[in-house]
Amino acid sequence: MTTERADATALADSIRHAGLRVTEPRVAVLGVLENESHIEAERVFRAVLPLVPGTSVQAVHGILAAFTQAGLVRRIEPAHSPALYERRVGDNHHHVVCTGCGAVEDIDCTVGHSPCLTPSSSGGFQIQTAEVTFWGLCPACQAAVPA
Amino acid sequence: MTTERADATALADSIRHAGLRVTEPRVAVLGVLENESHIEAERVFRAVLPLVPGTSVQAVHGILAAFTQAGLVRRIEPAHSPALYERRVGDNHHHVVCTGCGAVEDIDCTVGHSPCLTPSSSGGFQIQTAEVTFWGLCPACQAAVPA
DNA sequence: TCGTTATTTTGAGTAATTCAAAACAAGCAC
DNA sequence: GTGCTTGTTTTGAATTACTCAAAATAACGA
Repeated sequence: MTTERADATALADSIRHAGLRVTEPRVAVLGVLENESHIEAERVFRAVLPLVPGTSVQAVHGILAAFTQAGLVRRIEPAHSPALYERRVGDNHHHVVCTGCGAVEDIDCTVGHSPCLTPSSSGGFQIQTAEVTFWGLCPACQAAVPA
Repeated sequence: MTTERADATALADSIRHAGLRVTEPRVAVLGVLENESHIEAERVFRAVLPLVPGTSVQAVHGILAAFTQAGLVRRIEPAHSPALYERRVGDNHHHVVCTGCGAVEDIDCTVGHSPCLTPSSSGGFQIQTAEVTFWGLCPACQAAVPA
């Protein structure tokens, strides 16, 4: 089966097309991001290390920063949590964060057009984007803390 | 003029009514927060230090944490910035952050009811609150980077 | 005024990241 | 294929923004 090979090639292509050089750690990082919807740098590092021994945490931070800048991944920073990286990019989706366990899920916010993204008064700001974070309890935490 | 005195008394009352003991550093911190709409702990510390010599940064953090928990102030954590504290509390307002200089302004979000706060699919989460952060250019930065 | 308990100081430690210099390697030119 | 240039990564250190804990101190009800 050439599946793994093909995957690596596809990842490499994504990286190349973003205008970045293809390196082992970069392919590994992007691979990890494909498998985890929202993941922090530290966990990316721990997942990459066995795949590409010798990789440093700093490199992972650098790679994630490069990917973010190149638009390959998106970085979100929910309060009380280190930055999370996600592969889903290019659409304007939002997030729910569990106040119990910190779990994060994507939210396709607001049916139809986005009324919420037009503040009633922008205070003279020229608004570029809006970011919505919902806070609540995930199913598991709802079960754990009943009523 | 008893203005300053009266102010201090009012601040002390707010603190007491929140169920907290009134201390010099606490009154000073709350006073600083009354004058700055969005301010970070470090700047609170620098503003308080001359008013109450000997105050420690840790104390300021502790005070802000106590105030936040008591509902006297609200803590926000915009990406790429340390936590900011604001006195305006009890209403569900949102924020614009300048992508140029980091300036923050309040936004009274969404005219009428809040359609934006109802995600189309909540992924099973029991949603408690929604937080909207707008990103854009403040008037000053618009002028500095024309077109 | 006293005593209890909250608060602050003092001193140290941590998490998440950033910076910088040197070693290394991708990928284009030849 | 080989070499070169320039982008990446390693290595080692530093920084920012807090948090933790023990001892000293001070608020405020009794």
